[in-house]
Amino acid sequence: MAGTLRRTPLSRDRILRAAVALADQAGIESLSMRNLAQELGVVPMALYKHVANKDELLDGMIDVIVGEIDPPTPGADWKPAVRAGILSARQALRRHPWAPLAIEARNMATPAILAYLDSTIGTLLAGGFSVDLAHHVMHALGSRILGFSQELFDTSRDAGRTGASEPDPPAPLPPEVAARFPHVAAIATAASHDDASVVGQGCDDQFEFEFALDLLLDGIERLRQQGWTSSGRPGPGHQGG
Amino acid sequence: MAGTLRRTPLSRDRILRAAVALADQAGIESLSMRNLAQELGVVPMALYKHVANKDELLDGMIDVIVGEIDPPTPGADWKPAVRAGILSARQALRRHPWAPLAIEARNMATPAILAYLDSTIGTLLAGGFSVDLAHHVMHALGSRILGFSQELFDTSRDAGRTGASEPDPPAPLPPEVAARFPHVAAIATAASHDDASVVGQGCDDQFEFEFALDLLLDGIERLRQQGWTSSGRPGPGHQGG
DNA sequence: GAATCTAGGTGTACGGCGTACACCTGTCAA
DNA sequence: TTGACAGGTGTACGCCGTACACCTAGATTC
Repeated sequence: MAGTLRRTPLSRDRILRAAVALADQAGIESLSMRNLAQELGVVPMALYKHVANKDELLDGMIDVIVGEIDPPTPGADWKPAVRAGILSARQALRRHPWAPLAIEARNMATPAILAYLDSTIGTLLAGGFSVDLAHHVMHALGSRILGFSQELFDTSRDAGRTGASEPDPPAPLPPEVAARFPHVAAIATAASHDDASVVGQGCDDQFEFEFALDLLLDGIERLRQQGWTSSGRPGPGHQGG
Repeated sequence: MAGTLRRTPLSRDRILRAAVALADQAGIESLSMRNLAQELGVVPMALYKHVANKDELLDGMIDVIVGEIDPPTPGADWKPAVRAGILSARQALRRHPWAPLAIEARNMATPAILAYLDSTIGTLLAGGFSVDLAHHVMHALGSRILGFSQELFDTSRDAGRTGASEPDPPAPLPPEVAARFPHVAAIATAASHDDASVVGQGCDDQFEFEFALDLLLDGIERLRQQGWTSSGRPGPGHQGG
């Protein structure tokens, strides 16, 4: 029969790639097993021959993305190395706005994530960090180490929802809100006119990310130089007043 | 008719409280309009006379929790004031393990969140921060300002899943993982024996949270003292090598 | 070549979800 | 008495994830 054209057969890898693409362009909320199957020209249950269930699908998608990150090159100075790794992670994740939430929702140590963390820790240890300090540093960097700062109001989250990719205008905070929360208003309005390079947009995500990152890295470097130890440490102070 | 005992009537507030309680004890994933209605002895559609839809329900739940945070007391020294506010936020959120993800999933400026942010910003401005620096600081603190650090692996996320609240033992990282990721293993094992106060548990969440928080606050204080300005600033450096 | 195995795609069906919409009922104002 | 209206009800629709039985084509074995 001439009509039985066999499309390239399914495979776990093909499924994961299609899933990532679908989430990218249609939003994670419209990634269903059914939609994904249709995209692949296949019946929904066919997917289950390659992934155990939807959670495992999500884990796989995460690994695909994390695999795109190039880890810090060992041997170099720890600070620029870690910094570059984190910025690379950020760039990888920015292509997939749904990823941060997905990663957090399934707080799982997938192999790809572990590999990335391991190489980062390795860079720290090679840079003269004690195991203890390296541990705390990893916590301090938190999710930033994977390239997302988990802003409270993350505008990039909505991307891909509509398909169109206009960065949607500033939405300059309604006056009754400004009246009730004057300090918020002060910051919001200051940010929008101050900087020539950030016309229109509320603020420059990349700048804010690097600001916080460098704040941490600088503090960390200071602790390292001081030979930080957890007892009697001269590091971040616990004092109350 | 004696049989028509009228239970206390529904109200938006009663619904929100019941929803929070249900999410606390059964996990956010089993908070459905149907379950919630049953909990309240009412038919599912009854809820829609008080909340527009499930998203609005979630927003309301978030506001209930954020409302429990006591904001930094103005007038005091900015650093201990902000620190205390953030630790209070952390404590409030720790009672509701589902809250961080819910807050991030619906990146919305609810009134309660705005109020909290506003008072925090106010404290900064009163403490001598420029509007610009205050802005960057808020970004740098990120979600930490609401009391969660968004760890990559957040053990508290699972709480309430089973109903029992044993803190479930360390789960000491299977040997094949340890072999493949030696640096991760080094940190994981070091953390578990090193500190007498943290027996069994991998590491002390509270300590890590405060470590990162103080790292940031100390760096911020340094910038403030130097009279940080966005151009030609002596703050966190952008240098690559 | 025929029988058998098996990997992988199919079809049907179930229970759960959010919620639109029409409906009923008790309360209270006019 | 009437009528409006706030608020609880019942039914139904379309979506979801996925269990389970089935089919089918190619490989394996004799």
